[in-house]
Amino acid sequence: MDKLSLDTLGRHLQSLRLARGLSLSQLAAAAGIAKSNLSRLEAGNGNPTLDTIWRIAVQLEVPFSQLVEPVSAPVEEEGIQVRLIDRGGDTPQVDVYWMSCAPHILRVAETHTPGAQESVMVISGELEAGLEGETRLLGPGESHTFPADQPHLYRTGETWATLLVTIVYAAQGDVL
Amino acid sequence: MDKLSLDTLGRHLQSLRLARGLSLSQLAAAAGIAKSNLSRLEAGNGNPTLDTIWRIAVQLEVPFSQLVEPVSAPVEEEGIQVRLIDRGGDTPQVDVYWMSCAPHILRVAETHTPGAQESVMVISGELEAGLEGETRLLGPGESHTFPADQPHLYRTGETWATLLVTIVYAAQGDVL
DNA sequence: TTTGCTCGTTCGATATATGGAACGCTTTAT
DNA sequence: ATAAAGCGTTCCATATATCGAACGAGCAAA
Repeated sequence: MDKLSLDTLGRHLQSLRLARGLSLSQLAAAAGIAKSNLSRLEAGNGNPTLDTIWRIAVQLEVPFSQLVEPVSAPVEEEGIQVRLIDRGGDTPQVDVYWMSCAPHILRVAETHTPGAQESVMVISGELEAGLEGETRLLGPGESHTFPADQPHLYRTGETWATLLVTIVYAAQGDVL
Repeated sequence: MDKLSLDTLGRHLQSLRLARGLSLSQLAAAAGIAKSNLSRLEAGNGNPTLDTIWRIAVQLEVPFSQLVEPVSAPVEEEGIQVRLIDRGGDTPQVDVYWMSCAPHILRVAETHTPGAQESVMVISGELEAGLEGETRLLGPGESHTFPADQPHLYRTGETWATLLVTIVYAAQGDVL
């Protein structure tokens, strides 16, 4: 296995542990593993068992993929990057976009077909979005829905923001 | 570690392998592990090393959270296809999946981390989703949000359904 | 200072995950 | 029919992940 992955595992472990103010001994005890084991893992040596990873992940309260998979760094682009995820059929048509915004951008969206609704779900970072004058500040996991046929905007602050944008073209029913 | 998790790992492994038309021997050889090892893992016994899991995940071409975490498990029923769209960082972590369901499938999802919230946005088709006994019938552009740490289900009717599933792992803020 | 506590690391012993060679079974070819 | 090749499983030897104990360092209270 890639040695790099073990390194990242170690660094993730340590940073997550420190972020929670836990000592190595405390975490090891809480997880029910030997601290010698945890020590080696944080050092980047070792090749933990699923059982071990599981116990640690439970204690750190993270889905365990977070321990081993590299943090997705925002692509080095300027401005805004948009990707069409999927597009539904008719009645009503639904478009889903994945979107990544650099810090300090302001985007005033064009108006769409009358009756269209737009939903924004923030995946990571922070984003201000909504109708002009009625925007909301959204963090990860938060969402906002507004009419897409009126001028609306996206604005980022100090950080990158990744989000999903869903556009429903025929106004209908409840939307998120 | 939870024996249940090892079972699910085994079932995931086998279903993913079969879905790709690989024999156990082939996969083991391709991944560079002994087939005795893989055999034991699929049987639900054993406690694989991170190295082993990694090698298998690479060969199956799945982000390896798919092997162990419940949401993206097209296990028992075929006819469900799941793709990880994006994954946010910490505080809170947000996972976004694209999902396609065949007609007449019923999927009872396992529980995630306590406090997790799950949002379903239907892109096309129709889908019944929500907590057991509190499901809602959703059409294109409609969405539903419910706690993900309780048993919940997806059910399709006569048609295919395409949807987005967003999981927010740390309960926090409005998810309406 | 000394004592006592906790920290993270390192060491040897043990438990066990892995690899490799059998095995019996089924399928395909001769 | 027999042979040959592939399948998945089960055994044992070995590599190694884990454990528990001992260690030195840092810190606070006596």
